[in-house]
Amino acid sequence: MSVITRFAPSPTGFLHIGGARTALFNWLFAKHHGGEMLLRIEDTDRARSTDAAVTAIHEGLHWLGLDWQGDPISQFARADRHAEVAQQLLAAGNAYKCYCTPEELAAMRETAKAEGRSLRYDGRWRDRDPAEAPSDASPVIRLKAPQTGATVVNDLVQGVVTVQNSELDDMVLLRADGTPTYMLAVVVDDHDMAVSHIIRGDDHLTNAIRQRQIYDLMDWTVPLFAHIPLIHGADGAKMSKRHGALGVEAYAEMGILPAALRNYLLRLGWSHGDEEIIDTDQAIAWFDLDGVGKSAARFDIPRLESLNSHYIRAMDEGDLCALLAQQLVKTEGRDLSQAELARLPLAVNALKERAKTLVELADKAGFLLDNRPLPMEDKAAGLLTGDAPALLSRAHAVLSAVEDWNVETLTEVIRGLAEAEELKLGKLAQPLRAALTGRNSSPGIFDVLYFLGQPESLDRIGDHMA
RNA sequence: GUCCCCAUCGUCUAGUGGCCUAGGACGCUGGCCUCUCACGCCGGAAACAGGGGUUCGACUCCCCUUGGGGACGCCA
Repeated sequence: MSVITRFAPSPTGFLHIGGARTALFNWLFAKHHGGEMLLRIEDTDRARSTDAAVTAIHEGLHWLGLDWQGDPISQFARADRHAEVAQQLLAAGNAYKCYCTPEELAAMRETAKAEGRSLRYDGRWRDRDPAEAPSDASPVIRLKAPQTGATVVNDLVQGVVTVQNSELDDMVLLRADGTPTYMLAVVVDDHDMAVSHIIRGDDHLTNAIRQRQIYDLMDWTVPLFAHIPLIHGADGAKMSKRHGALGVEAYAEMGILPAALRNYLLRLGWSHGDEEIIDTDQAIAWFDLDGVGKSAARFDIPRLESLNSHYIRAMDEGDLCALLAQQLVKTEGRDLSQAELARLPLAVNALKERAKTLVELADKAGFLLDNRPLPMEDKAAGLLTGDAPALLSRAHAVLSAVEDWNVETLTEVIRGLAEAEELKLGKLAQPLRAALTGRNSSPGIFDVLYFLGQPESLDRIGDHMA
């Protein structure tokens, strides 16, 4: 059997982190089995669906590096087909018309709640004579679900889940206005799209039971279900758009790399022994449903950042430079000069050891920009007091004499000066660092001199000489 | 409230009856390295929710309790 999975978000907002993981699992599973992932937009709720959200979902998936087969399918566009299936069910006696008003239904729930029963429809139109139908109201169509026995789903993650049919009511298939409900639409679409594996959040687990009833009554092959545990927020509650979930673009904004987010999301709820760093090719090779855990996971930013710093360090130098330049342009709000751009490749390797995110990387690269007089952090200013200015004058003198501006020479010269002054290197390096970067921490001081070049270095030192 | 699902360090997890005096990772923390900050290296604290069974033997199987989550819409 060929593997076909689908990612089916509703376009009511950005691609949030939970959806991103669901998409990733679907994508990985399909790739692993040589199958394909389809994209279906569940836009049957016309009031809440927006084109902007559809675009955001596409962009989110692209950013994450996930693709899908063919054109995205609009669920709304298939409404006629859904209605057709409902009519088929009706004709076969497996569905019926229900004329209950919303008020009636609400009252039903109230009494059910008061009596401590589950909140379901009592099936009052199930066997009622159609002749009793009010002429002025249009009915909804409900599934004539089995009332005895039990419905079972053998979930690939959660195992066998059984619910007594007496616990389930006759769900609405077609609304009074003739549009399909989600329950009907998913089943029809998944069937028509030949989806073999439905991988989704386990908030759908109980839905799967009800959906199975439709498959059975239509005599359709039931796809395999895999309900993956939800991602919870730091407080342990379900993450949703209304509750703490951020869109993937928020992580892009924080300077998270797609590769890092993929790795992080993968390890949230899935494992392969003690493996932690798993790149995408490896993930495709290893991913399967038996590695998926059953319990919910909490979202943990420090962990994501740790992975991110790994991927930043592992990244191709040129690519990282491009990202750094891009980030700097964003934070500075201006284009970079040729001189500034030229310093980036020199410094990027030293900088990336110190950054957990692209934002941090750009921040730590700030001293490479031409912005004299340098903004001075308090701690750096403290390093420029006392005899520091005098020391900087002597450093300026020896550095002016340097003819071959490279790390090796600079090391010799600066160490030589420290020795001549009978100072520990730190006593000289710290004032230099402050003058050169405006900060009390930076890459190695010989590197910093080298990155900046002779003229700029001398100018910066000059700004703080006695 | 009813139904369904879940339960190992703070967090993500390994563990599928003896290999567990429970392993790894993030975070926290002591130290080394050192021109600062990182990186790196060495070390530390930190968990099987509780109670019953089953078994020669339970983190692993069963039951109950507790805790957490989810679903109960003419939303998806």
